Amino acid sequence: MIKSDKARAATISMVADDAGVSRATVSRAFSNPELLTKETVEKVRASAIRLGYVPNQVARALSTGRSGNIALIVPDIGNPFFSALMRGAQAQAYARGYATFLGDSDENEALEDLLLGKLAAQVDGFVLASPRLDEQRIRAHAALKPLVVINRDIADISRILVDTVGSFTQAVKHLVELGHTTMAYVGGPKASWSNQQRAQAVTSAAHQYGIRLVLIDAVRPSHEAGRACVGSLLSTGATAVLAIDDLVAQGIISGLAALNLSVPGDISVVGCDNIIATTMYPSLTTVDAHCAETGAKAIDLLLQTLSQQSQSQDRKVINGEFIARASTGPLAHGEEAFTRRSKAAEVIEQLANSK
Amino acid sequence: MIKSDKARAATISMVADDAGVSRATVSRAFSNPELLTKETVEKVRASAIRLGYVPNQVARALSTGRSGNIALIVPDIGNPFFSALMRGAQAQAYARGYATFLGDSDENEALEDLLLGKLAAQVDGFVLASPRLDEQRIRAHAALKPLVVINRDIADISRILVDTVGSFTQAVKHLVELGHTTMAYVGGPKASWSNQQRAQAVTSAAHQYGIRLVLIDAVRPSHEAGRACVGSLLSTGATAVLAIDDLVAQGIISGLAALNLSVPGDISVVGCDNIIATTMYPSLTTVDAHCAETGAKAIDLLLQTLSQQSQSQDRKVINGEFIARASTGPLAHGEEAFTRRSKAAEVIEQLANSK
DNA sequence: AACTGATATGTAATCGGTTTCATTTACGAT
DNA sequence: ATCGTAAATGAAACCGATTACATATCAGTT
Repeated sequence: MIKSDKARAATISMVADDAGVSRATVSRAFSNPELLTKETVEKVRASAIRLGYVPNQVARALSTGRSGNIALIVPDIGNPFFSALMRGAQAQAYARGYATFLGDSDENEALEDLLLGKLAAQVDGFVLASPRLDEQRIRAHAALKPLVVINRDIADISRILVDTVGSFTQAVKHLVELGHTTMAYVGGPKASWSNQQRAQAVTSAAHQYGIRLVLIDAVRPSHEAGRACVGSLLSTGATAVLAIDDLVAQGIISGLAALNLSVPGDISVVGCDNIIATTMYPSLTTVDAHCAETGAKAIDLLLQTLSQQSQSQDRKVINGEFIARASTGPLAHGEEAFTRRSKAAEVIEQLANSK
Repeated sequence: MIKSDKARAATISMVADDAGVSRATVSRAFSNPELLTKETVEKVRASAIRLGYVPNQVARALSTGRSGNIALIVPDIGNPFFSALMRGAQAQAYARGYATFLGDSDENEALEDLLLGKLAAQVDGFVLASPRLDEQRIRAHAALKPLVVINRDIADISRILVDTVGSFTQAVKHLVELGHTTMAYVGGPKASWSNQQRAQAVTSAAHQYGIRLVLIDAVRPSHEAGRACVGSLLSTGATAVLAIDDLVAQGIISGLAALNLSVPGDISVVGCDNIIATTMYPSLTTVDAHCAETGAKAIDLLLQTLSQQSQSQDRKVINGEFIARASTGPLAHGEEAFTRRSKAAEVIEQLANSK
């Protein structure tokens, strides 16, 4: 057995010797203190502190079959929606005594599958955020380890869903009331449940209000993707756009700014998640997805599943919340605005022709 | 010992019995097959497959002291600098066969210490990003487990530093050339090495160019903190401000916008990290800190330390890169600008008095 | 035929905890 | 005084691997 030249960490035996008790007593002082007298617990704790003893999770895991770890798998750490979610989840897991493995699937289905497999042995359960993986594979993993899915509605699997149907419907209504009659929805990954849900909500709301709607795809939900789709967006003639998330919305706004178009004067923009919305200028009309809360709730749900022997499956819904801010408004009229728009249209056309 | 209702996994003993060999032989068939005859390995492998045996990582870790895991500890997952760094680190760790624990210390020194202690047994090493912990404690942890520090210059500890001295000096020069003679530096956490380094760079550059400099503290590097310090910032009379990072810079810009002040017309702003800089309007003059690369390099350094028995300590420096964009420029003159500024000054004064 | 060294495998200790079961002690009831 | 019972603690088995050491086998030397 090769041991490094590092000083060895204090073990339960060292504490037992120091405190003059058996290893069993030390163990109980930490995991079942109510079995011991206050004095003994105190004595053991004091020795532990003196020696810098921390119970070894690996040994504990081997002995109990519980690792005290959970894994959190997200499609993109860099996306602030997921950072916020991770933050909420990690904090909650820590508060409940669990450590968190982090997996970034990079929006990649196969990588997601691999991560799930690799980590399975070391964790008590998984939280799988906005999985791109197909249902069958998710079911297979869920059969081996408790697993909670975020933003994917799979029967028989514990899941937590941020419902944005109502909020997106409300957003469309808001835009209609501002006088918009042609809108666009800029979507994200096909496999994203949230995307499907939002696209559908917008579509049926558009139908309901009798307005024209165009669907556009941004593939990956990012600032760049949002920026990149401004051309096709403008060519639709839409005066208002709903984006799958705040990042895409921000990209769209910056793409518009580059064409010297103003928000909301020339075009209104709605985002989703409320994660960078207040830091933007103009502040973004969006849907609050309660990201951190969602992360924390997912952990709660997972730990609840863990503590019960029976594997109940649960379906929790968190409702999004529409928040109107400064990025939506009535179309600006007047000569100045008109000039601005025709200039932008010209540029777009040139770009389209040069391809 | 409570076992879940999930199927129990096959163990080494079951395989040994099935194959008619000892447990040691089974172990060797997986970790040192060259010690056995081809026939034995074949026989054991066949039994393993028949029983669905996979070596238990936890037991292996306890026995060998190697877990195949590393931990990444950051002060704030929500800060995009750290998300970017995590993304780089996690990807690199995965590529080298390691799984990653994530710890968020929430800018809290004690929590950082706890996380380090709690995870120590489960990981082969740590990457500690921008630690707020005091040197002595960091040394104590490093004595137990290989540890690489990011952005903290501690002798005898492997570290990777993003050097921004040159870039901040260059930034000051850039501002001087634009005609600014009074500047402010808005700093972050006291314990942050990057903050100290940047403050010092700016201070000495200011000296060198003979301009007036005021230091302001934002405590936590966040959009809100940046926004909150706009009042004290303006009362200094500075016409250019360098922020500890992009978030604070963004907060400052949005605080200025709220006072109807324009960037760079009324005040120039420089950030650091280049993480949200291109998504902002105006695009932010900043220092590229090569975040993802820094994360990946930290992992490389850690794994290199792990593979060598001798614990060499290394000090790697990544140079920041000054990038001038649209948030810096000469002071706008003319009546309009003058009115704007005096109005803002009035508001500030009112706020100060009402306190 | 005895010896040597290499090769293949088994035995058992070990990693650092948890937990079952046994033992000791104290105390109130009979 | 004796018994029963509960509370506090210890002894030792156990979790599932790895590995130092011991042993057995076999080919090649002398």
